[in-house]
Amino acid sequence: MRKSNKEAAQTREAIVVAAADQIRRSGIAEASVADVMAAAGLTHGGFYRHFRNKEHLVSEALSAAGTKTISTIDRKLAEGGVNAAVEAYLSTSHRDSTTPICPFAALGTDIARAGSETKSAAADVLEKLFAALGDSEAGIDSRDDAIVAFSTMMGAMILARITSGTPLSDEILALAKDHLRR
Amino acid sequence: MRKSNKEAAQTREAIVVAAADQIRRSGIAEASVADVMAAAGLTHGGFYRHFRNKEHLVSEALSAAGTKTISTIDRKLAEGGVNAAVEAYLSTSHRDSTTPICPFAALGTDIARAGSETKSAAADVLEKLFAALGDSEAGIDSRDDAIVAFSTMMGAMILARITSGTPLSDEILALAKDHLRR
DNA sequence: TGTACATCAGTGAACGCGCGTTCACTGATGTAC
DNA sequence: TGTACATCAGTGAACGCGCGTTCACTGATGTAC
Repeated sequence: MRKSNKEAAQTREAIVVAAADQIRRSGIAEASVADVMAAAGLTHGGFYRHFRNKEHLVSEALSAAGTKTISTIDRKLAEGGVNAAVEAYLSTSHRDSTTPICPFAALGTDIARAGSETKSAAADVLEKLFAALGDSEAGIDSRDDAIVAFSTMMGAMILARITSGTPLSDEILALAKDHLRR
Repeated sequence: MRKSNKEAAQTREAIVVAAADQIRRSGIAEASVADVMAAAGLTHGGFYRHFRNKEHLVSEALSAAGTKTISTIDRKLAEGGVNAAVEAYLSTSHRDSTTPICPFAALGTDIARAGSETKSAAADVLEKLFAALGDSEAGIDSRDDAIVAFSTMMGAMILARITSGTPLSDEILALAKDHLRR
């Protein structure tokens, strides 16, 4: 039963969103094609009507998640400047959440080992993220400072997630926040 | 053909070393028990004479890799202070290497999703690493500063590995080095 | 606008493969006397 | 110290399972006239 072009486009979008959720929750290797398709309300067989292979989907899901993260950062910067963006990123709710999380804090080392398509998509997102965070109007003074600040934020969030449930975890977040506060 | 207790202990040690290499190279999920055993010169069947299950091995391999990383940091601190340790950690050779790499830069987000045994081993290593790096004699002034500095170092290394092969990668390393230099 | 046919989104069974783990077996090592 | 027996390190086949991917099939949608 063929679907209309519009419906097919919506299906494709739903698969990307489901994949962005699953990989951030479980990791790239652990998120199976069948699981993602089921989460999108489909069976796995139709997957290859939309994507060449799993990596094709992963790279699109990463771009989608990254774009959402950037727009969240943009919004926080506009609302409350650098401090608000840092507070939100290094919050315990960001640490304890499974899904609408920064894809680099969720998947950083997975991406570093992934295929070139995935790494290339991640590099594009990072360039945009650094530009957004380094926007001198509401953000950090320069792109250079933004790169270092994001390294600290992402690094601290990964360490906080590793130590989650111990006092050290909260300590890491608090120290990184203090360090980045203006 | 039973082996002597001494030989068995050496075998166990060899499995841990092989696992530490494989997981840092390929990731936790991607390093199979059979691959690790083959790398140690054994067949996979004997694995369970030494370890309860794969996670038991992973947590030991992580401790071993972490301990080695800490002793490297200690050596660099003694030789050339904080700058030498930072230079070594954020070097392109550390980024481009596959094996004797910091396990947190190689596996950070894998560990954050791993089982409690693995996370607990990682937390122990982190506490020791912060103590070593924050040693006020040769190291960073305080444990608190060491925690933030290590977040930046590890974060920058992960981002440099994601963008490896692009100009951005070298840029990230250089900026983080500048930021941390005394 | 209506018709005839080609396209293709989605289904569900099937594929080959590698995974973690188990097990019967071996024979050298460890141990109790 | 020597002997008899229990232990167990390591082997290699086998297990059930889930993976990414392929494929024949369906029928509604798209398109050429």
